[in-house]
Amino acid sequence: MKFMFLMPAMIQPLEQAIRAHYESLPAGERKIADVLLEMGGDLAAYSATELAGRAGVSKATATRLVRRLGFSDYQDLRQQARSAGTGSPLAELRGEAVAGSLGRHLEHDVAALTLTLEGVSALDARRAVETMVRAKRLWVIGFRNSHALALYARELLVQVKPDVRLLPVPGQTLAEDLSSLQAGDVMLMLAFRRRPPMTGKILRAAKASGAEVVLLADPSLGDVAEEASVVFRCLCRGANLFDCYVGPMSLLNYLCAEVALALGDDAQRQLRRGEQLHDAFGDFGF
Amino acid sequence: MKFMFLMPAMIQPLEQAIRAHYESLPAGERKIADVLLEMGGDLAAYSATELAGRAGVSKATATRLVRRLGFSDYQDLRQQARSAGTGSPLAELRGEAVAGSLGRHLEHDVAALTLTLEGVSALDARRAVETMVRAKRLWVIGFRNSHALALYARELLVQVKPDVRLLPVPGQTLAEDLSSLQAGDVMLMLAFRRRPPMTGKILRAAKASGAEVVLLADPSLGDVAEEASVVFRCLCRGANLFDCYVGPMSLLNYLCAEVALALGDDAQRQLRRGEQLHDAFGDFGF
DNA sequence: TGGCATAAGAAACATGAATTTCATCTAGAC
DNA sequence: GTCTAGATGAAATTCATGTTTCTTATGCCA
Repeated sequence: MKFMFLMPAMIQPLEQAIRAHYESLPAGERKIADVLLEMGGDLAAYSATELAGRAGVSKATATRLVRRLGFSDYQDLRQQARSAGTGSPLAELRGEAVAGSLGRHLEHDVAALTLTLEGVSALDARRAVETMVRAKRLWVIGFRNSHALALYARELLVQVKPDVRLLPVPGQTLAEDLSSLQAGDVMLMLAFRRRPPMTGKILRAAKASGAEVVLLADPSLGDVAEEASVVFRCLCRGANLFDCYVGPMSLLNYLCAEVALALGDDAQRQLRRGEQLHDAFGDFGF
Repeated sequence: MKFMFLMPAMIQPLEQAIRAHYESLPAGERKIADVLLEMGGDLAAYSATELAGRAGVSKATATRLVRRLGFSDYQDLRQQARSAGTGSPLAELRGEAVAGSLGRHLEHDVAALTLTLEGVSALDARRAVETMVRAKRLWVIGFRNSHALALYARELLVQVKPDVRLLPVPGQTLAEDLSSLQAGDVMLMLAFRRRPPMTGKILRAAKASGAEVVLLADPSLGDVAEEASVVFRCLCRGANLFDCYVGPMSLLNYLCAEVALALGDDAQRQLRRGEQLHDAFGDFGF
C-alpha cells in the first residue's frame, strides 16, 4: 500500500477506526467516511457540517458516524486529529524531488494549469456561471478529446441541474438534437484543437437559434469564437506527444461548482434527489 | 523542482499581512498575532475563541485583529489558511496570486496535481507503461466520472496502439466483454470514489482471467486494490462540491505518452495510419 | 487641566454548528 | 401479512462561536 506509507502517521488511529468499521457502515455513514479518508490530516480544519454537506448526507448522519467510530462527539474527533498534528509532517517527509521525465511533466502541467486559470477573468467566470444558471436546458458538446471533457462537465452539472444533455449522441447525427435548440437554452461547448470542421457551423447555428454559448477552446480557434457569449482560452500544448487538459478540466470543475453554489437550494434539492435514487439503486457498494 | 521545500511558505499571505502590520499593532492584538505566527499551518484547526484564549486576550480583540489584517471575518481568514495549506508555489515564485475563489481553486488544484504526481514512483510508472506496452489488447474501464477519464485515456492510447477498447459499452452489460478477457490482455481501470459495487468484482475477474490490471484509484479503495499489478493512488478531494481530477488526468497523459515512446516505430506507424484516414475523411477543417 | 483618540474587556447579541428528537422508510424475520 | 430493528433526514433544541455594542481606562496634546 504505497500511498498509505506517505500519509502522516497522525491520522492512523482515525483511519484504522474507519477501516475497521467500513464494511459494516450504512450507506450514508460510509459517504462521510469516504470524505474523512480523503481529507486526511486536514479534517480538523473543517466543521462536521461541511463534511456532511460534502458527503451529501445530513449532519445527523455525521454525528452518528462519529459516535460509531468511538468518539464522544465531533469535537473529540477533531481534538484527536489536532493533537496528533503538530507542524506539517507531510511537507517534511517530502524532502525529495521528482526527477526525470515525470518531474518535467509535472512542471509543465502545473504551469499549464496556472497560466490557464490565471488567464481567466473573474468577470468572464461570473458571466459564464450566470449564463448556465439561467439556462432552461443545458447542452454540453465536444468531440474527440473535448468529448471526454464534455462528458465530465455534463456529469457534474446533471447532479445539480435538471436538464443537461450531452452531444453528440453516439451513432446519431447532430441536426435532430440541434433543431430543438432555442432561446433560453445554453450550449457549453468544448472545442479544443483538431476539431471536426462542423464545429464552427454548430456554433453559428446555436447563436442563430437564440441560445447562448459558453465556449472553452484553445487559442487556435479563430474568429468564430466571437459567436459565443463567453470564451475561455485554455493552454493545451502538452510536454509530450499528447495535449494537456488539466487547465480546462480544472476550469470546468470550478465553473460547475460555482453554478451549484449559485443555484443554492435548487442544487441541494437536485443532489438529494439523485442521492436518494443512488441509494435506492444500490449504486455505491464500496 | 523543490515544491515541497517551499511548503513551509504556505501561509505566506497571512504571515505577510501580519508582518506588514506588526509594528503598529496594539499590545493585545500583537499577542494574538504571535499566536497566529506560532500556529503556522495548523491555525485553521482552531477557533478564534481558542486562539484568543491562548494569547490571553478577549475574543473581541481577536476579531479586531482579523479586521485589521484585511479579512472580512475569522471565517474568511480560516478559509484562506485552509486553501493556503495547499498553496501555489508557482504563484508565489512569481510574486502574484489570483484573487478570490478562483485563486483558491487554482491553489488547491495545483497542490492536488503536485501531490498526486509526486506520490508516483518512477518504478511504478515504468511497470505500468511496460505492462500496457506488452498488452495484446488494452481494456480501459471506468464508471461515472472515472468514465470520462477512461474515455480520455482510450482516446490517447488508440492513437498509438491497435486494439484499445472502452468499457462499459453504452447500454450493454459487462459480462460479454469481460468473458473474452485473457492472459496477455491488460485492463486499465479508473476507479475513483462513488464507484458501483461491481468494481471490485471486475477487478477480481480480470485477475482471475490472467489479465493484468493497471489501476488508478483514490485512497478510499481498500484491499481489493491488491488484485492489480500496479496501483496509483490519486488525491481527488476538491476545493468545492465536486471532486478534482487534474491529478489523474495529468498522470494518464504522462503514462500514455510514455507508452507511445516505448512503442517507438510501432506507435509512429499507427499514428501515421490514423492521420492518413483523418485526411481521407476530412476530419479536421479548422 | 480638559478633550480626544485609541485600546481593551465584559456583556449582549446574532449566527452557525452539533446534538437530539421525531417521523418515516426499508429490509428482514416470522 | 405484521412486527421489529435500523437507517435517515428534517426539525427542534442546545450550545458554542464570533461579532457588535457599551463602558472604562490610558495616553497624548493643546
